[in-house]
Amino acid sequence: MDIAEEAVAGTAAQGDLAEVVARAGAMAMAAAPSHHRRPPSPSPAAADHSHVMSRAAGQIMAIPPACYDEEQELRPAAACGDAVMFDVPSSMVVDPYHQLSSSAATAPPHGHGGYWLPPQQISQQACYGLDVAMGGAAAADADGDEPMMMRISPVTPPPPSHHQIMKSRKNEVKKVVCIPALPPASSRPGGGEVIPSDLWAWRKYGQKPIKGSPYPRGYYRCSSSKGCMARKQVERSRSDPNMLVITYTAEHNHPWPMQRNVLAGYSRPHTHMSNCKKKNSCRVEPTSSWPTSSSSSSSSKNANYFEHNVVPSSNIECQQMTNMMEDNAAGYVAYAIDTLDEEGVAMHQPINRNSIQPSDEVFAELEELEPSNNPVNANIYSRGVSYEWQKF
DNA sequence: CGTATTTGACCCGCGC
DNA sequence: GCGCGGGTCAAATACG
Repeated sequence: MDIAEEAVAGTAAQGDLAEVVARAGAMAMAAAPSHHRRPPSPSPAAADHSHVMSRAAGQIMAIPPACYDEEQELRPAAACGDAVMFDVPSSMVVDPYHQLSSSAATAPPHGHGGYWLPPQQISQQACYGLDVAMGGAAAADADGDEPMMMRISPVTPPPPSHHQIMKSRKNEVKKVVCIPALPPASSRPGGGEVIPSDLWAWRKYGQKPIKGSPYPRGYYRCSSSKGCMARKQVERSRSDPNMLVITYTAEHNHPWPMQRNVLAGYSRPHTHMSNCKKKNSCRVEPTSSWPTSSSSSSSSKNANYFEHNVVPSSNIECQQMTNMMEDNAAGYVAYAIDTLDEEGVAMHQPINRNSIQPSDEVFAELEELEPSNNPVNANIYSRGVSYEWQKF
């Protein structure tokens, strides 16, 4: 049985795990301070930067172990399995390829709700998008006295028409997630980009080579709902190909899909042979595929691949991540929180732990996610990984 | 037949 | 005004 088949074979069991994780994440969200949740009514689409910075509600975020500044030894860089998420006004150029000067210190706006993340806790090698975004924030809101923090803000809803979307794009707030990618797919049959499922159903509608990057950028839209304007862009970090930079734009206007096949993300299998049957599928195409990929369409398969934790042992970091995810649903913590936050918004109702009736199993998962209920400086633990939240 | 992916073409914003 | 680059569209194609 090859890897792909192995991944498919494990779908049912792992799918259940993912669901448990998702629910655990939802409760983690619910148990988090209300500042973590988006307001019931999303703000208008044309949110300029100052608007973003003044919004009261923050967005949840987790610090990936691998994104810690190792020099500060906040924690040993043991895994790369979690994500960093934040919102970025698109007026700030989200450029994962150019590292922003980390000296651009900023401070959170005083008197505003939300949570800030000390930037030094985020890898400046793997999460360039974050850096750039923070740089934009710094330029707009720096006082130079306090450590730079990242503001997590709600994503604004999209305007109704495409033309308006194009017009207001520069004012949209984007949410950027840095997640670890699996190693290049060259060693896997039908190799391709590894885009982990985030519980939403995404449909790829475009791919473009990006200037200055050897990796193309994939464009995805939500396929769960016709009217949903949620978008995401997926690309590899040039400096750290092990990291995927996913930029979310606009919000889902519907609850997140709970069907198993949707939870698994793209499920359409693509084998190398099937790709070869397609037009141009076997040609060398350096600009339209990841450097080691035969087809970006394999992202669907690799979403399953990711979920089922089939990782070459040669990549220690991702192997550790995989082990974490395999052993414990908490390994998904940042990822689940991300998507569940989306769900919370889509539902337009606050997620309250008291209002959810999870199984004991899920609560058990949650206990690992959330040993502390400190609302001001909450830590989320995942197998010894501490995710620190700072309120501003 | 319905849905997903691929990919060239097109549109738009922005900088010069 | 023009060119460049990013984002999206839509036809062709693949697959279940």
